Amino acid sequence: MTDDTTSHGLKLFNSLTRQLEDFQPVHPGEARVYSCGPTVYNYQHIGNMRAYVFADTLGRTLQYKGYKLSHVVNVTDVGHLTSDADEGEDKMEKMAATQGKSAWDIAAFYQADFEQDLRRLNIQPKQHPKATDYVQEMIDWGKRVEDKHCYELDSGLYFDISTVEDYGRLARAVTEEGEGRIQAVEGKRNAGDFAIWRKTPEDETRQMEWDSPWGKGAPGWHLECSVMGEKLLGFPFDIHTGGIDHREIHHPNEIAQNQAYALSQGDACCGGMDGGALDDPRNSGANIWMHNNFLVERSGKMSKSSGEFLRLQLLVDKGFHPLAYRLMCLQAHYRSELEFSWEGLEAASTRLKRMVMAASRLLDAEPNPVAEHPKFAAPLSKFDEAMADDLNTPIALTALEEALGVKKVDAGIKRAVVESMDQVLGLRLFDLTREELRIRPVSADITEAEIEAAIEDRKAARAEKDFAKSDAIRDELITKGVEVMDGDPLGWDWKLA
RNA sequence: GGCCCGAUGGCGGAGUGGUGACGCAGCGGACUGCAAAUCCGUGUACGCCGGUUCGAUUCCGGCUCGGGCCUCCA
Repeated sequence: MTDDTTSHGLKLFNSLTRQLEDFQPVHPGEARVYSCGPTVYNYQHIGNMRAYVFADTLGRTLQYKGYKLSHVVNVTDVGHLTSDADEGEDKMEKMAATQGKSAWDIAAFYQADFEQDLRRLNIQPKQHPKATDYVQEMIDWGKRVEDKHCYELDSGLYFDISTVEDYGRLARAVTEEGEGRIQAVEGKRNAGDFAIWRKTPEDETRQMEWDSPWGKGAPGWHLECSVMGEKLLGFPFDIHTGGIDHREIHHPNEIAQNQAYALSQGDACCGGMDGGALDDPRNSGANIWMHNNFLVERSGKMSKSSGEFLRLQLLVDKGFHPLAYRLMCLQAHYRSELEFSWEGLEAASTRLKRMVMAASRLLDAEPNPVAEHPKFAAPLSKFDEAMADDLNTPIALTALEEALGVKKVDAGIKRAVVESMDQVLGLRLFDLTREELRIRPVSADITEAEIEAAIEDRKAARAEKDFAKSDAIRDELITKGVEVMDGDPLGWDWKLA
C-alpha cells in the first residue's frame, strides 16, 4: 500500500453543488453513509442492483482510504405509493392483495430475496433498518415539525415546501406548476407539497396502519429516510446515495424535512443554521449527496411497471455468475448510463474469468503486503488515483489488470497488491472457482458428471492416438454447449460454449 | 410544454486542447494430432455546421438524433 504522502485524497461528486468535493469526514476517522434502499413489494431488477453495487463500491473505497464505515441501506416496507405523491395505493398493500398474502409476508419475502442478491453480488453486509420499525420515530418527527412546516387536510398531514429555504436545489428545477402534471390534491398549498402522514380513509381498512395525532394511517414515503438516517447516523452524516431518479423528488423532499427538523433543533443539531439554507450542506442532513445513473437497455429504462424485468436470478439461470454483472457495472462510471445487453454481459463474464485465471496462478503464494516493489508503483498509483477521482472504477480495473500482468516478480507481493485492489472492487478474484464461474444454464441438457465422464473417455482415446474417437466425443460435447480445453494451463478442462 | 443529460471504433466504455485508455469480438503468430484454452502482437472511432485557437474529439454557439425527470421507479 502506498503511504500517506503518495495516496490521493478522495474526491466525490456532490449532486447538491454539482461539483467534485474533497471528502472531509464529519467525525474524524469515520465515514457514515446512508443509501436509499428498495421498496420490498416485488423482486429487484438488475438496474436496482446497480445502485447497491455503486453504494458498496463507495463504502469499500472509504474503508480503503482508512475510514471506519457505518453504512445504512434502508428497507421500505410501508408507505410507498403506486401513483403520485399523495394518492393511490400503498405498494405493499397492493401486492399483498394481488398475491392473497399479508403485507407483512410480502415484505419479508422480498426483503429476503433482496438480501440474497446482495450476497451474490458480494455486497458487504450493512445495516438494513425497516421503515415499519421506525413508525413511532416518524410520528415524533412529524410532531416536531408540524407547527411551523405542516398543515392538515382530510387526507393527511402535509409538508409546506415554501417553509424551507432553497427547496428543490438538488433537482435544479422549479417544481411549481409545470404543465400541471402533478395531480392536485384538494387544499394543497403548493403543487410540490407532500404527505408526512396519510390518514386511512373512513371507508377503508389497511393491513399496515398506526395511530397518530393526525388519525389512524401510515407515514409518508419520504419521512422514513429522514428518520432512519438521523436515528442511525446522526445529522449531519457524510454521504447520502441513491438512484438518479431520487434527485428530483424524493431527496429534495427528504432534504426539506431535514431542514425543518434541523431548525426545530436549533444550533445543537447540524451546526449550520442561518435559516436552514442549503449553502451550508449540513442543513440538508448530509454533507454529500451522490446519485448513480441508470442501467438502460435499447427499449429504454428498466421498468417494473412494464411487467417483465431482468432479475439477477435470470442471469444466473442463463449461466452467468452474478459477479460478471458486478464487473459489468464497474466497467462504467457510476454517473454514466450503462447499456445492458447479453453481449455486454458475456464480455464482462469473459473478462472476469481471465482475471480469476490470472489470480489463481498466485494462490500458492503467501501474500506479502509489506514488501514494496517498483514494478507495482505505477499500477498502485493509478488505481489509487482512479478511485480517488470520484470512483473511476473503469480505470481502476485497468490498473488491477496491469498489476496482474506484471512479469517476473515475487508472487507474494503481486498477490498482496491484487488483493488490496480486489478488496475495493469486490470481485472475489482469489476465491471464485471455476466451478462457480461455469454455472450451468438451467436449459442445459447435460450434467457435470456426464461431461467429466466424456472427457475421461476422450483422454483415453487421445492417449491411444484414436483421434477419430476423441474428435467425435469433442463434437458431441459441442452440440451440448460444452467446449473442451486440452492444454489449459490451469487444467480447467472444459467451459461452456 | 418545463427542466436536465448524452452523442467516441463491430459492441461496451474511459479520457483529453497537440502521439484517441481499456474490455469483449475480429485478425496474425506461438502452442496443439487438429481445435479450444492460454500467451504474444495487431487494424478500425471522437453525430453535423460554424466560432475561438498555432492546433479541438476535448472550449463556445447552432442543428440533428437519442435519453431522463416533471406520475411509481435504483
